[in-house]
Amino acid sequence: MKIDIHKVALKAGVSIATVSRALNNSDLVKPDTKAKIQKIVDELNYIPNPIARSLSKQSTETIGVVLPDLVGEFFMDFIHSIDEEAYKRNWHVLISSSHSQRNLIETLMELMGSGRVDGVILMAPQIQDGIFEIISKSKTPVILVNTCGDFNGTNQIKIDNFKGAYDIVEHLIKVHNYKKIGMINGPKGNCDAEERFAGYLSALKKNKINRDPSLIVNGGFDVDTGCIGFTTLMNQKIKPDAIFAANDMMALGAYETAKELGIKIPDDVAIAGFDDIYLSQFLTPRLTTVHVPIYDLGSKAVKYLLAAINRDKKRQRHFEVLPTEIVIGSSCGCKH
Amino acid sequence: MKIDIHKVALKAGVSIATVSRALNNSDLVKPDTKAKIQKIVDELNYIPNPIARSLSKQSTETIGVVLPDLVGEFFMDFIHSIDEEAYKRNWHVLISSSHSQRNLIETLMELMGSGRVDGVILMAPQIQDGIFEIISKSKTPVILVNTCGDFNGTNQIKIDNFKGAYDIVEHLIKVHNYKKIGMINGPKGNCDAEERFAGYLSALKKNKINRDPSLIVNGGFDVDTGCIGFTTLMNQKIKPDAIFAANDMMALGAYETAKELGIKIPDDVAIAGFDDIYLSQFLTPRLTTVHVPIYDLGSKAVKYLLAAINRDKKRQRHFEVLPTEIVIGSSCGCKH
DNA sequence: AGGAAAAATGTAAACGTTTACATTTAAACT
DNA sequence: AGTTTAAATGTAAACGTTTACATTTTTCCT
Repeated sequence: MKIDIHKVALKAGVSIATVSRALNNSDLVKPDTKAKIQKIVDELNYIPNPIARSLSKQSTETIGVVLPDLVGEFFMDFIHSIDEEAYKRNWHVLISSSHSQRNLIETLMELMGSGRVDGVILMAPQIQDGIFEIISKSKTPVILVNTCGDFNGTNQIKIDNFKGAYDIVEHLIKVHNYKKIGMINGPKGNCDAEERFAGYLSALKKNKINRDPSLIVNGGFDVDTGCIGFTTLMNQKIKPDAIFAANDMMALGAYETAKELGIKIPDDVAIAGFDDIYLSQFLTPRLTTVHVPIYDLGSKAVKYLLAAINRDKKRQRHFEVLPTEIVIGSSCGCKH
Repeated sequence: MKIDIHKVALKAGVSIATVSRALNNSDLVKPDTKAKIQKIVDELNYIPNPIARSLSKQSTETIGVVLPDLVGEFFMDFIHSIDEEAYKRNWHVLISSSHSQRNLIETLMELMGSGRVDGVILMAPQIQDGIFEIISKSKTPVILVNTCGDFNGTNQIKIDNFKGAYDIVEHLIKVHNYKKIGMINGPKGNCDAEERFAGYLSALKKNKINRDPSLIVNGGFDVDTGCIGFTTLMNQKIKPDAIFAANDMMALGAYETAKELGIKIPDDVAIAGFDDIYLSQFLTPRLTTVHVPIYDLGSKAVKYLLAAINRDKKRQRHFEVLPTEIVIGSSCGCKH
């Protein structure tokens, strides 16, 4: 038999209001009665129905997480950190990866309009036009993670793609004296990709190296396009002496292809990546890359989102860029 | 202004019951009115409140996923497949990784007792005493993923650890003629680990190789214990000619250590793993391992769970063991 | 046309809480 | 003791749906 608050009230000889108050730790209820009620609650093994509670309180204590269609350990860490942070506060996490671009908007709207969650963490490096409008119209607080640009008024948290790319390219230039630095770019329209590319260009400029269009190829952030990009670059008349891949997956593709073609890293060509995915430390030679504080990203996203949910009116906006840090391996030519 | 079913009803000139029925596609409502209502709904951008709906229908259309404290891409694929399968049916996914063993029970109970979800997928390779009791007492359907043993009456789905381990060890024996096959075991009490170990022993026995306790060391399914295990094994008077690591992470540890110690794989010692994690295909030499159909595991778990939720009474139990398959790399001594 | 049967709609009671407001009980004054 | 005030409890109305049951409207007979 399902037990509800009425049963508890009956057995405790009080009204349901008192039971409710006791369980919500209101100081309106006398310690004695509180104890008495608690005893009955334990006895009956009563758990208040969160759905009813949500309906009544108009809040679910749940945050929604919308992820892009990509998969990878990267996201697992992200989710894990979100979950952990939420758990500390007794909140719940509803996840939904969007299974396509079209779907992202739908997913988002459904989630925000519905009252199923009190706030949303939206990871969308490839933001679409409609999205910003949806967000700014909605009552539901949202925090944008790794989105390009500065959407006035919305909470955002992202990583410093520009600086990471700049630093690693400058490392290639200053420490190793490479002059012909190729780049395998990320997908068009992807914000992380664009910022990393900008960092690359800026480092070249600052160090008075002319940008050579033939040294820049497009990729899609996956292994395959890394292979293709690498092949393209190495088949040109002017071969690069170093290649910066916009993420580790593509760097991985470069490794694979290099192995096939008998090209030695870093002797024939140096390689650098971005993300510092778990795998990269196990490559031979260890990949030089840029570390991304993914764990921080998740836990801060939760903190800021909850803050936004609680503040409600006092709209104090959060905008933060988390620092990235280069990780020196041997793929750039450094020893050990 | 928040719009609810009453507003829609008012504007459409019908009662809320009719609106509700129209939206639930009941055939009790005349096509004309259905259309009229739909128009108003679109106009007002009305989204029925799922919380209220859940309360009324006593069902949330949400499944809970409880994961162990581990992280890794392995789980990301699992979650992704669950999410995808759920999404197809317009269901939602609430995840919570338990952050400790103690916590697993709490998490589970909270989730099951609360009505926040209609069913739970519990991934628990290291099942505790209390859990089975909780599950069998509860009304909420549960499907156990990768749990040891056969808990009578509960839905279970798992992978064929035994066969996978047996096959790969037999490969080492029959194809490569190794006689001294060491094993780096998984954590004590972990079901996957135990079954893999059993597969190892069985393969030895079947092929008339005596079990040598000095060739068996314990590990914890992580890289570090893989390193330690490998070192231990290779420092004995009788060195193994092949090592079966109970998962790829530990195999990875073995690779790392081998590199440090200048031991050549597979020439000095062959290595085999289990799981076929993404990373393993990029190791040099490519790791010989056992592929686990993680994607299937997730989507079938959802299917069976939903079936259980819908059937409700007609308790027809699901118990399935998904086949595993060995993946031949070069780490066992095979060419290419 | 008149009545029965079928189809469509409406009314109101769930679902299980929280909480504003009303009421009772206890404490603290004179 | 009799007021006034504060503390504790109770009553009932939300929260936004669904759905059993009651009622109205339409369709189909003869």
